[in-house]
Amino acid sequence: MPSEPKAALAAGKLAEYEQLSKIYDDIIKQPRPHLTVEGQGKVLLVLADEDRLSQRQLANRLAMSPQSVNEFVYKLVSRGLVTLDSSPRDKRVKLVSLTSAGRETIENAAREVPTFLRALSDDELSQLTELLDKVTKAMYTDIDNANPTAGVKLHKLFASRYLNRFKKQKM
Amino acid sequence: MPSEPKAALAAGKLAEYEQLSKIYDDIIKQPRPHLTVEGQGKVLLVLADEDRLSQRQLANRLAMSPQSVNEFVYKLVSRGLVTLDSSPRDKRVKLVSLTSAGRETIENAAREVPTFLRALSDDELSQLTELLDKVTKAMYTDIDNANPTAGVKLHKLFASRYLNRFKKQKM
DNA sequence: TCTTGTTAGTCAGGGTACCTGACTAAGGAG
DNA sequence: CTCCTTAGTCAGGTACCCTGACTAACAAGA
Repeated sequence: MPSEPKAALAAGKLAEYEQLSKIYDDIIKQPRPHLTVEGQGKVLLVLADEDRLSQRQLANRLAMSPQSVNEFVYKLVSRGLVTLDSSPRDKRVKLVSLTSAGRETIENAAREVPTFLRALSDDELSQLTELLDKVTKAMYTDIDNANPTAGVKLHKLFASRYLNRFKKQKM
Repeated sequence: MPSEPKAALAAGKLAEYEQLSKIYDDIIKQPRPHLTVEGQGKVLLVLADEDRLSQRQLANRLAMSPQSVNEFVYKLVSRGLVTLDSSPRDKRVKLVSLTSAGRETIENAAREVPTFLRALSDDELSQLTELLDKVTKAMYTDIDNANPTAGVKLHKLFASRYLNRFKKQKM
């Protein structure tokens, strides 16, 4: 395997990017209401894809414990971004739905493409997308092999989110 | 700007990668002692680059509050990965040094290149590195423009870390 | 030399993202 | 009408971060 150094360099850059993206939002996007891609933000993201889900369904789609989902849902309720109403069919389940404010929040967040991507040309953007696609695919198979139950649940989450936008813009 | 959809796709893939990498380590790397790239792990990373730093210097290099650094340092002390001894020159400062166990920990962590990168060929790895380099450079300039005081401190952190490894392997 | 201002570290307390364990209320199967 | 499962929830815990307030040490000026 002569590819070690190159892989190490790529790994370093990937780590650097991850690190930077954490502080980037805090420093740069002060004006715009940015949606974090974790916790409450993840819940909103799933709901944008499919509304009126039970907390259990959310937990499954997010590969997260139901207790955590519960916590995030109630925080979102208190922020007025989602509502809870019990299902008529099953009194145990409480359906989570986006409010118009919640829907607006995700729309705004999805609309904003990080400015630092302006450094790349169209060709480079396509290249990057393709490379990351290979990387994430490899990650999914690794995850699936290690733990078949946990994987794949959030697979379509981001892809579908951004693909939806793409389709909408084309029409 | 006709590049919007392509940028959006790339942004989506980037978000997907970030999301996955969070859960990837938890699921996959159970056997190996993985070093997280945050909190205590960040501190170790800086110390690997330059040992015997004051907590203040660590805070500066990590663009983090001194209180947080203090917390992580003491956690590392209790794990036996670093030691504290007061500077002879200035009784206020306590120098943080890696123990041999600490050094071993980072060496092991740095040695391991994520397996999902095996999905890429050497050429693709170089491409990815180059593209991410452009992206991170753009992020650094954004950060610098928005807040000249905070930026650039961790700039060399990851790069130097992995470049060092690269150089060592070449010799 | 004594005061004044700065600096390094630290304590207290707070916020968010998670987690496990234990419990209740409702549903379903026999 | 039991018995088991399921959806939600409460309690409590960990890690990563932050701000505010305080002490001890240092450094500079009167």
